[in-house]
Amino acid sequence: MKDKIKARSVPFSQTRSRHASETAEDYVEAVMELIEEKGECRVLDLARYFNVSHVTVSRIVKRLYEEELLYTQPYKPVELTPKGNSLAKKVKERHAIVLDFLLELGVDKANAYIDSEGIEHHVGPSTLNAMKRFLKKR
Amino acid sequence: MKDKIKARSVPFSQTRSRHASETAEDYVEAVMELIEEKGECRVLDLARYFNVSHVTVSRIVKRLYEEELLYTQPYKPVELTPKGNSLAKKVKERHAIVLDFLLELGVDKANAYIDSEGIEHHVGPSTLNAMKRFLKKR
DNA sequence: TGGCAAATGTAGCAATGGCTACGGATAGTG
DNA sequence: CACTATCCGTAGCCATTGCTACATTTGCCA
Repeated sequence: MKDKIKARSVPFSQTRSRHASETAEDYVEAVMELIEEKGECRVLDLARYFNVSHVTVSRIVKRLYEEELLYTQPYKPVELTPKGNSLAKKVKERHAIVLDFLLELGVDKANAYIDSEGIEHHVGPSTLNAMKRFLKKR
Repeated sequence: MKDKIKARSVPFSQTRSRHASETAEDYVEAVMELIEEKGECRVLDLARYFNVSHVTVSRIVKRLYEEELLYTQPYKPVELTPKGNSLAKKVKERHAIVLDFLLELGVDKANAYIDSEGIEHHVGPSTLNAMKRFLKKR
């Protein structure tokens, strides 16, 4: 007979598409921040932001354009569509909460910044609420 | 003049290699768990565990074999090398701490399980220590 | 032992995200 | 207006992680 393998409750939901979503979140968040900081967001701004080549950015921007998260035209700045704007707001909020949470937990600034970048994508609504409750109690 | 773009403190450290490391961590952890649960770990066990095809597992196992994390022979079970064993222990410990932490924070079991899977890879030593301190205070 | 079912492996395709090299567009400046 | 520097796009390469389809190996049972 063969033992059933404890299948994951849910996770490991196709690594590739999960990563693609994370990229989308990172990009809309970056676009929003860059526009706030300097008025517009160019491909090269994103390349410097993420420390990748402009080619990589260009391809990803094209994909997110097709997903209607970003709007852009050749040689023009990158902008957020309404859909992208709403996602960006959500992501920025979540990111800020995770960062505050780590700081309040006692993590030093440098590490809190770094870890919050990675962690934010994996914080579901339930965990996010728990973090909010924790922050309120202080 | 042109504004300097606030380059990320460090993160976004080449997404591809980062993802490859996460995969390695997930796999050695899974191999250790499967061996504990049923005595041996086959390719198909991993495929069921991660909900992917056996082909995907087979290729990744080959890569991790080359990285000396796993040991295997054609049509034989997958085992951990000493290097893989030590990584697996580290990952399992970290995973357990993150899970306990989320539960203690008030996240329900189902979501704590799911989120801990994603979060664990992004918890640096500093954040891990903060979580340990939090757990001790309870 | 023969044969079949299950487990693995291999071939080959797609999507994503890295890269370099090269060429075209834009914009600022003399 | 023309030039040049910067910005951006395209071509084409690699690695990783998905997949289906097909081939091979193993192991068990009649």
